[in-house]
Amino acid sequence: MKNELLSIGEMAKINNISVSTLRLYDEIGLIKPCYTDEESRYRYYNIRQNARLDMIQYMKALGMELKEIKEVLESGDTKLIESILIRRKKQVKEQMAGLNLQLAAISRTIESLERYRKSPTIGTITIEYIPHRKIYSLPTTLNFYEYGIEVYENELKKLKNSLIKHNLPQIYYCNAGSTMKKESFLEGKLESDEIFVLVDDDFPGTDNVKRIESGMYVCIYLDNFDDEPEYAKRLLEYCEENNYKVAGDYICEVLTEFSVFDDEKRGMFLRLQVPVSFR
Amino acid sequence: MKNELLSIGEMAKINNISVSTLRLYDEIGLIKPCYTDEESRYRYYNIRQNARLDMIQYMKALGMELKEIKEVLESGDTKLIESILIRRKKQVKEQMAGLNLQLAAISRTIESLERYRKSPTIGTITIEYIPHRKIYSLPTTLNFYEYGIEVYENELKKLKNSLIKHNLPQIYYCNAGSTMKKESFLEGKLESDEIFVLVDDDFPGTDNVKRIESGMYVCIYLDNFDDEPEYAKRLLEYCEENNYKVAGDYICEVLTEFSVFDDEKRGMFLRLQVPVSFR
DNA sequence: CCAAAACTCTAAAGCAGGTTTAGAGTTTTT
DNA sequence: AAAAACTCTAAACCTGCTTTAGAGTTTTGG
Repeated sequence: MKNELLSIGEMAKINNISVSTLRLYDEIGLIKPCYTDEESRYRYYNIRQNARLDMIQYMKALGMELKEIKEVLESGDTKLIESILIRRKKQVKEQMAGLNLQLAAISRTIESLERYRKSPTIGTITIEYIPHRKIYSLPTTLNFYEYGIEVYENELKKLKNSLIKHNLPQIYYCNAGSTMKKESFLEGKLESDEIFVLVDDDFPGTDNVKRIESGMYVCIYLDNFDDEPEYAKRLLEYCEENNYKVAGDYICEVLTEFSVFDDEKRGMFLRLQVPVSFR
Repeated sequence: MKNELLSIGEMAKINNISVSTLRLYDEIGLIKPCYTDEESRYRYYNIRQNARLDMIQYMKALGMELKEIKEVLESGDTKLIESILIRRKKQVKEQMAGLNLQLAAISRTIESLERYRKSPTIGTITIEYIPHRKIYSLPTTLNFYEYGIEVYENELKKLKNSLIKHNLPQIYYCNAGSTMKKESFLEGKLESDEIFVLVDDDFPGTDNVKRIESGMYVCIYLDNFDDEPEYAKRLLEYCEENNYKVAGDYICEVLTEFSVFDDEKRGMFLRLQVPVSFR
């Protein structure tokens, strides 16, 4: 262990860093070799420089930017490190919160795709128990059944922008749906009432968040937005034929959406549903 | 709400995206305007294209890369989305684990800096209770007290590489320290025994992980690695003068390290300590 | 001592996922 | 018709590196 100089390769190896990274750090002035041969331009390091490199790597591991690290090393101000770290701490926490949401969304999406694969044939009518749900909703300003897809898209945009404006995670913008008043449904009129997205149970409560109660629902499955009127009619007929008493508002729920096949149409898998009561 | 075309600016606004991003997406073929004026090269979008853009933004929110999104949109294969999402899920979990470690390390560092500011003057001797600690340690192969800082740096590197080789988070590489056998200390000889880093209580247990018991320690503070021999001697003298019985191995602990002022020397704040027993 | 192998040099380009800018042309508004 | 607002392309910039090309330097082995 002599007091000898280390070539850039040796320095890189003992510090688990790449040669090019060391060259980069030299260039930006983070850590300069203690000696550079003027002729060959070869860089030579001293083993004592490890201290500084360790510090750099540690700060990097804390998530600091190279620029910040440089600043800290140049100023030698521990207050500065502290303020950067406090900021960084907040950042990391936010990032973790975001990742948690992302994870949940990924899981939901995977489930949704699985559900799609196992889904009943189009037109199937079922009677199922649906657990309670929480939705973020907005009343529709125009009846999109009357005006067509452009208006529907417009209402969707409003919903999305409302989420964004309230600083709510946009990641919920998926699994949208719409509701229609029980009365409209029973009269066979199609009048949109609200448009919504499903949110987690622990979604922060605001004015627009409400709960849809659990219960038995009569449902019909379809895969095309355009078919909704026809299938809603069938759903109503089925309820009437079987004497099911409609107990609440009608819901059109998007179970899976994959606008992947077509450039312009929403490829969907939908479940129309009405809660029913058994006397 | 006519069936009219949207300029790129309008499209951007209603989708909370920037104009340049839309141009980028056009360029890489993610979403192309439904009509481009051949003369002016102006891009025009249809509101129905929102469906695709929503899908893109949703996939992006799930953390998918643009390349992956493009692939999925082009293949129209839901299986592909699923496999990407499953991979991504694992990735996110790893990322969160990393962020958790990072957060802990940031907090430790902030504490350490705070401690530095409140630290007693150099040479102060204290008798304090120190809670139990967990360390990842390696026996030293050479007595660095004898050979000097180059050997110390070398032992440190070995410790670091051992952490890396065992695939353990490098972020612990901070707050290093060394131990010396009680016997060496009592004889006034400086013989390094082990070199270590402090780890969390829930650090995965391996061969190199051990626990240092809690207890009363006699401590002396200093700020320079070179002064250790002298201060260790003072510590020993103090114990003898006051009839404290040394009850275990000597520890040299780095409380704060900030190699920020000097290019080559480790700027440190150290606490030398020996456990003592009161008959 | 010389050739080959191993290493190092600089400069520039590439990655992701955009953003920014410059300079020119086009629509829309007044 | 002029002014304001918008849009176009092409290229540069951002971070934190990595990769490549092509040339030069040290070390190793025989």
